[in-house]
Amino acid sequence: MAFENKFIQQRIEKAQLLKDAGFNPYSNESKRNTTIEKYLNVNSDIEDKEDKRDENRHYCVSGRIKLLRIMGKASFAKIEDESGMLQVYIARDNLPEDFYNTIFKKNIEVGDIIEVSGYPFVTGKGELSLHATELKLLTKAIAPLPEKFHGVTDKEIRYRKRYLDLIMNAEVRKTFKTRSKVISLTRRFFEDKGFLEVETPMMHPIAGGANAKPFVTHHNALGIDRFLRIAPELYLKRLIVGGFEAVFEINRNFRNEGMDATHNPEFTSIEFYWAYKTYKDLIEITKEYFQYLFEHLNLPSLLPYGDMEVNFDNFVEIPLIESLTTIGGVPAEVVNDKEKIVEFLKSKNLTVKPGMNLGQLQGELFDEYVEEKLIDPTFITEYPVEISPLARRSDDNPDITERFELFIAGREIANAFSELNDPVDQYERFKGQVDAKDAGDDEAHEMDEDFIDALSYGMAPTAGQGIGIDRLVMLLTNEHSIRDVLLFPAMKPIHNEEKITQEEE
RNA sequence: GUCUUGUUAGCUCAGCUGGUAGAGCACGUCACUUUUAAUGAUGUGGCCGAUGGUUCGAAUCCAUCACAGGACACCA
Repeated sequence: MAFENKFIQQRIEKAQLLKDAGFNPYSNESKRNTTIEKYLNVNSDIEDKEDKRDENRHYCVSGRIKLLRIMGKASFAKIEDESGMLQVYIARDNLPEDFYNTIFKKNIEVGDIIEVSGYPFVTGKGELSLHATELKLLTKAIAPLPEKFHGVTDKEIRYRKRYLDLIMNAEVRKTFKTRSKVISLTRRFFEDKGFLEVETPMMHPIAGGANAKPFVTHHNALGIDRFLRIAPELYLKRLIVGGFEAVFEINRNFRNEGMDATHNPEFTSIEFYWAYKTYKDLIEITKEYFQYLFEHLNLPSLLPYGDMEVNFDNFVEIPLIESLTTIGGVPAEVVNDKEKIVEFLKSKNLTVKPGMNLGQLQGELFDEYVEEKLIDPTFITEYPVEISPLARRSDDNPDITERFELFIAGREIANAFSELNDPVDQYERFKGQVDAKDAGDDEAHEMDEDFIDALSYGMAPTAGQGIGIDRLVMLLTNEHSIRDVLLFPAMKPIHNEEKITQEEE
């Protein structure tokens, strides 16, 4: 039953008392004429005045009451709007007869949203405040706020009731503002470079463009299943075929896989595709992109992340095979020999799936021995062709691709390559994926004949890249769980025992 | 998916090897016209996550379930 909590009952009664006294507890007649931040800025000169006040100035601010100190015939309240926090001084004798005692003291409390008019002054303790001459309730909060000092720290409550988390924790609001800025800066960066923002389908007939298990939904009108997209790649490349030369999309992908500190079933990425460029150009634009972000977010190039320090003046570039020996410490005679890698991994008590090819085994070695050691931004290049089904082969060595992944603070941030535009090679690689799928790899690609068809018309030489926005934001805000950079992270529904019993009866 | 830790008042947390609940904040009442987590006095508030079991007796021990955190696996 809703509203059964005794505190809520008590506050509903207060709202009723206000109505009875002729005060609308949910008034929408707001006269606010400034924000708290502006108020504090504009009136910062008050403390230099002789009597530390200016009764000729008049402002009206609104906000939620976060703290309330009632001291007999006068009170202090801290109210907060999106821009900041302001102390308000409310004295009985400055308000209409009886309003202070019967309305304010009895029926207005922490959590309520009020509007206060008055003039600026500085208190004896030196805090610029607002001296109230008028006070009005805008919204009665019938649920009490969490404890004023500790706030709400329970992660389950914070994620399920993000609004409460946002009310109580200013640093959480800051993180999400930074997230918003990152997305907006990203958009501006690519637009300024002449990229065209596009939207491609979220529901795909074939889930392609990545190795992942898709969510399935059903389209009744057509009587067919649809897959929520796992990546926009194949559609964006169709647009390059169509003649757009630089496109990007910032949007959600969906993967039906496990959840943990770095994985949410829906996550945001930017993918961009750039005709007549190669992965080498992508390395350059990536460096430029980070520089742009750091400049506009005012971040230090020596960025702290947990107990690490990431040096963004030190971008490193190293081929994957080389990284296995120089960074991973894997013996040189092992890294290019399938049997020796299997032997090596087994000797380290690591499980090796049967039937893995050389490229996959090298990928295993990389994940096991190199990835977590890549703290400063590192472009790992020259990926084996077996684990890069959509990337162009190197002209010098058909076993490797013109690809890189960017790692920062031990985590993959971006994946990029010169795109495979040979339709026959792409067809063969899809077939290889289909064989892998038939052999039990349920994350292997499916054959996408329509995409082959598109490539058949000719896709200009193109380079494309994907950047995980959530992980990027984690890095830039020093957050260590993806849930802390998602406003509403995926949560299991709360099991309602009562409801279930009723349904069973 | 596996392992592990947790779940006690609206919130933050105590509660020892079993004897049916405590604090602070919040809330109610009273006092207080410059406070800073205001203060002082006083009071209300709980099916101890759910269901079973062991026991004379369970917040406490055991089992199952639910949800969450962390780690691992898979992946981005």
